[in-house]
Amino acid sequence: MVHPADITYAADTAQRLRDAGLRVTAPRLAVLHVLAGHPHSTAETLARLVRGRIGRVSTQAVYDVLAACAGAGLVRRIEPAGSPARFETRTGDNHHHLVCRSCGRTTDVDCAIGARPCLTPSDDAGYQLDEAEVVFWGLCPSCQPSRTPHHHYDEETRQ
Amino acid sequence: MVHPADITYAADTAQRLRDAGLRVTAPRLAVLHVLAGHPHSTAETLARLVRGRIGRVSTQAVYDVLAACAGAGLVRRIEPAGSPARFETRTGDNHHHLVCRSCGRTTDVDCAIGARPCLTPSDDAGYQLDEAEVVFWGLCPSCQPSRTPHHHYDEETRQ
DNA sequence: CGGCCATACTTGACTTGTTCCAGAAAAGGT
DNA sequence: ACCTTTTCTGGAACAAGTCAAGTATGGCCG
Repeated sequence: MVHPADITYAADTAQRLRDAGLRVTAPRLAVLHVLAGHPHSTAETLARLVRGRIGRVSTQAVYDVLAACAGAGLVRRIEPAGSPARFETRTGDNHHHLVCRSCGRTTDVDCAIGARPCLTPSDDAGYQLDEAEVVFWGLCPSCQPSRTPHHHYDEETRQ
Repeated sequence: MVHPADITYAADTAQRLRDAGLRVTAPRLAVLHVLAGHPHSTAETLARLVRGRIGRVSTQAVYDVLAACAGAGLVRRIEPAGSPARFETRTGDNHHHLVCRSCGRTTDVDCAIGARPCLTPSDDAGYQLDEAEVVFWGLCPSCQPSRTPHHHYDEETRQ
């Protein structure tokens, strides 16, 4: 059941881990792999998916992997209010998120103004800023009352 | 120890509670009062401050009060990543926050562009949006390495 | 190729922040 | 004053995440 593309992907991922100064281990490869296919997943969901791939992995290991990769800039951690932390592999492009108040579905959206312009509030109050996090709250197509759903929504990946 | 201004404030607060269709109770008045003086406080901090004012109040009551007032639009709940929920009485003006990565200090900042313009992402993906939440992450003046602190920072109120 | 050591993973207990529940108390309309 | 509805109390429960101690593993070095 190993697709050739998976091998390429794995080699690529391994290299990115090494470049980041991290050891290449089965849990790390697996977490990064499933995360690429299921962005905005929670640690718990990732743990379950990873176990489906490589068998027994402790929840703690998943947290450790995510923390290590987040520290190295390989994954980004987002924490929308009212939801456990979610993770994604898309980093460094300062993109933002649409979050559904009703079902929690999370969708990427490119930065409205372009390249890191959001980094300029009206008054920085002396803060040394490094990131602007933007979350647009609302109702996703499937959760709007008087509208028929247009997109399929996967409860698992919340996409 | 009751200052005349407090009575005025209390009467005003009571009226705002009634206008919102909520009953006027001592815990509610007290929570709203201390919250006005300590924005960005956590539920736990508020509970302690409220007890200092009116004596024994259960933690649960504080959560209930905050939930009721948040539902009525009297308080706003913010939940920065890595921190317990924080509350503020400034609502309805779509302002944003500067949050210090090091100490968690939170500072209000007016919406950069004006009146609710942030509500327009580059692509809304079919979402029906009602709020844009913006958090600027960085280091507050006191936490910047090669700088002397300019503002006093109260760990309690995080202001 | 084989051993060594820093790093990563496992296990299990523990914290923290928050919610649920059932019953007692109190607010406010009639 | 009374009654209904809402709120408050206290305690238990819960989910997400952290901590700590011991075991296993990756990758370098001889």
